[in-house]
Amino acid sequence: MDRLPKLNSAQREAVLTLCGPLLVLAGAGTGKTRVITYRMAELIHRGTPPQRILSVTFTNKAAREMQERAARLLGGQRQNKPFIATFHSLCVRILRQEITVLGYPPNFAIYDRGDQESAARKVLRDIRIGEGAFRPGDLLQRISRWKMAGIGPAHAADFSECDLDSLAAVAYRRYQVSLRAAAAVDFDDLLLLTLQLFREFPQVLSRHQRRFDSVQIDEYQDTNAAQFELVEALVREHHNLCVVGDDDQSIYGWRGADVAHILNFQSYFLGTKVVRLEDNYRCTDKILDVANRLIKHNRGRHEKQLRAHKTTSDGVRFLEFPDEVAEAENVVREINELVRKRDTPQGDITILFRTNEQPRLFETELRRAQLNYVLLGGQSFFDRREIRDMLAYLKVLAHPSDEVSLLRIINTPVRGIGTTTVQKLLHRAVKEHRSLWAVIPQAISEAEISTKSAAALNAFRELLERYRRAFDRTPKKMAETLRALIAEIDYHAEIQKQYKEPQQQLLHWEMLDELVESLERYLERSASPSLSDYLEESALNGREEEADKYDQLEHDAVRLMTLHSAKGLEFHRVYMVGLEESLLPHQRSIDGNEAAIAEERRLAYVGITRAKDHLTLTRAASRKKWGKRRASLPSRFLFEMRSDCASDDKANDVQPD
DNA sequence: AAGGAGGGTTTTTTT
DNA sequence: AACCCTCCTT
Repeated sequence: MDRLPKLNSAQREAVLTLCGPLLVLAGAGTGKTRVITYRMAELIHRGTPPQRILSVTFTNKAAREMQERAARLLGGQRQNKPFIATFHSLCVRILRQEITVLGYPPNFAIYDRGDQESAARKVLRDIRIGEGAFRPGDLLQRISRWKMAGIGPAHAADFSECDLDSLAAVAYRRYQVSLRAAAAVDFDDLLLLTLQLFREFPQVLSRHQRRFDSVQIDEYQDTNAAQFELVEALVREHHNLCVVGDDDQSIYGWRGADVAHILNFQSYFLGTKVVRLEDNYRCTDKILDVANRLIKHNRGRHEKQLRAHKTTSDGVRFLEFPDEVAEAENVVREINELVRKRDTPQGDITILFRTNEQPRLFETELRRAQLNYVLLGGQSFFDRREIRDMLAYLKVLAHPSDEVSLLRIINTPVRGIGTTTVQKLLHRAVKEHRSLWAVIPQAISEAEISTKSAAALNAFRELLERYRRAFDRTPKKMAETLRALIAEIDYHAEIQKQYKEPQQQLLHWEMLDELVESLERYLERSASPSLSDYLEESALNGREEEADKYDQLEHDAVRLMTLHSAKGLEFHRVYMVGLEESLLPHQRSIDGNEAAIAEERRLAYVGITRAKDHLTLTRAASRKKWGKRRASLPSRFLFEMRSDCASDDKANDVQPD
């Protein structure tokens, strides 16, 4: 019996190369996920215990999908499943087990982006860097770049190239100190601290090296230095490493991803076998033509010959509208006709865009046309003020030392604990080297604080302790407890105060309901639920709460998402909107170097190759930004993908102003 | 301590 | 246009 019925010869070769380093250069739509799942099945078939196989994916969603595929292929209920995880969830697992040697408690909190920003703000205030020199975002970006390069706070100064870098290096150290004091870890720390463990504690490393016989990495083109070092450490003893990726789809350079890792894989791992997947089963020939013509304008790539297996007479369309409103109106009008008159399922249609500011108009139009839609990514559910507030309550309950969250809620809703009181508490906390939370009782008893404030503080402390006990004692009833907490602090009134329009109030009130529902869903799927486990999950999953929503709609909804979040997905009908200079390529990249433009080009390439059957590219001749209307030029990529590419070199020199 | 007015800034992309 | 911070008044 043929165990690999659905595979072509290249895929087969990749699946059957089970020992030593393997590089699979897989173009868009060539079935790389299938290769990885079949490979796991083959490994198991040849006797590798499933739990000794590690597959790393880029997103939690991809991990879940792969788990499902693997389960299907391996015949449903297996006791030991292969370990399929993202880098971040893999690192969390390792850290929970090992982190005490680094001086953190095993139940460390994980700071999400909002928390990071608050922490960065505080550090900047403490350092009192000149006004305007740094914004929290700038600082975090620098810190993140160091962390992704595997550089710890102690060495950052050595890698500083300008005065701002040196300042950032100082801030980095303080930032790390404050995280540690809060027993918290940020997203990048998950990788960096694991790396530190592996570097400094050989016995820890070898413990984890012995766990896996075979390691596979998906989307390898988006690996950063820290991730590379982690992988290299894990497979050092056996080099049974299979990486799958496409250098033309590397779109995370700004996050430290380095295409060099996939380009130099063969020289790093000697004896690497290379397999190319060049049969594209996803896109029509017309779509693939456009994509190929565009990407040819990039230099220094693994040249590939993607072969289309689907032909059509339906060409790629290029549309132009006077402004962004007309763009949205027309695209949605067309979608409406497709859905109502030609029975196109709404779930077949996807609108892709570069920035998160773009979808608003499309949302308005879709609502007006009474079409279902799901906005994936964008302003995340978890970024909304009311959600952040309530999550901060949960975080303080789960991790009392979490200062960022405590500061957020100590006077929200207002309860008479003003800035003066908070300042006194902070001062004492610093002086006594203790956490803000721990310092409250003494501050009250030593009469440092006015009677009125002291009473408010006491009530606040009593409230939290009471709920902490409730969450601890009956974890199964966490959703009800949360509901009670929301009622007791009267967050309803807070929303009424915050938003004037009754409709807005309703909307935000519903958001809170959704939070409770998300907690309920967690309770359903978790065997031994706990508050901190829920918080960890929502930090790691982040925006994917929205994906859940999409599943609930049973796929019958138009999807809106950024080009970045479309990576790895495919859709029947794609509208790629806003193909204009300063949007795609984005202004920030135009101001940057050639490499930045090349990455934008790859981003456009990713967008185009998401489309299976129909692709429409649109642009607006003018666009409003910050309240001002400005003319916008067609994206240079439009010219590139439509040119016949007679002279590649010339095309590379084109620099429209 | 709270709330409101006014002013300045902001939007790249995300695990 | 949305958000945040700061300052001012109560």
